[in-house]
Amino acid sequence: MDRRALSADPADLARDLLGCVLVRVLGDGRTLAGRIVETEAYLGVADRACHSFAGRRTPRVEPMYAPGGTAYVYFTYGMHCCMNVVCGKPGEPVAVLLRGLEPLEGLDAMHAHRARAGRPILDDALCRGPGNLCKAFAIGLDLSGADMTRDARLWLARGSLTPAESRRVRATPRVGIGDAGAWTKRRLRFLLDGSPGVTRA
DNA sequence: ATGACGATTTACT
DNA sequence: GTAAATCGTCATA
Repeated sequence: MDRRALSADPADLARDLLGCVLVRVLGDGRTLAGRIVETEAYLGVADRACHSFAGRRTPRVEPMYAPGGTAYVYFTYGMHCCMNVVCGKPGEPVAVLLRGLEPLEGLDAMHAHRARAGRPILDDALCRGPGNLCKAFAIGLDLSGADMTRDARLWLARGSLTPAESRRVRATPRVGIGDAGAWTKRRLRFLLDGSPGVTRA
């Protein structure tokens, strides 16, 4: 997807990214791909749940101020990374968090990335959840700030929902944000109801 | 330098 | 349902 498409308003883009494909090319040339089925929009300086709330501009969030199509990856809970697609007008620190994918290509590598002692992981669960998605795709802090309209390691491909799927799109409040006042209730999470890649309660 | 806190996940009672 | 894991980041000093 190009700069123009990725410069849309976050709530619009969060909805429109459903059905699009996240593509990752590993260092060894292997390709991973997944279809986006769950997203959240973060609306910038006015949004209490957003990292750039009140104009906050630290080294971590700096990529949010970059042009649409920039990746913003952050580390949290001492063990997980989450990735966003920066969007909006130039300099506007808004973004869309990727929360769930349906694995399409490179399942072997995803399994290898997610592997841990104990139980096997179902294909459907490989990229379910923002932390799991990043783990499966080997997306770390090194990719924060990457320009996904140019970078050979990570980009977005256009995709669509079938008419039947479009009818299954839902909007709900965002997950995991603390008390963000009125922003807590805003329906800025978008998901394809029924998809195995969507997080459950 | 220090302390509190996560846009989470998993395991266990 | 509850709790633990685990550390980069940032505000405070």
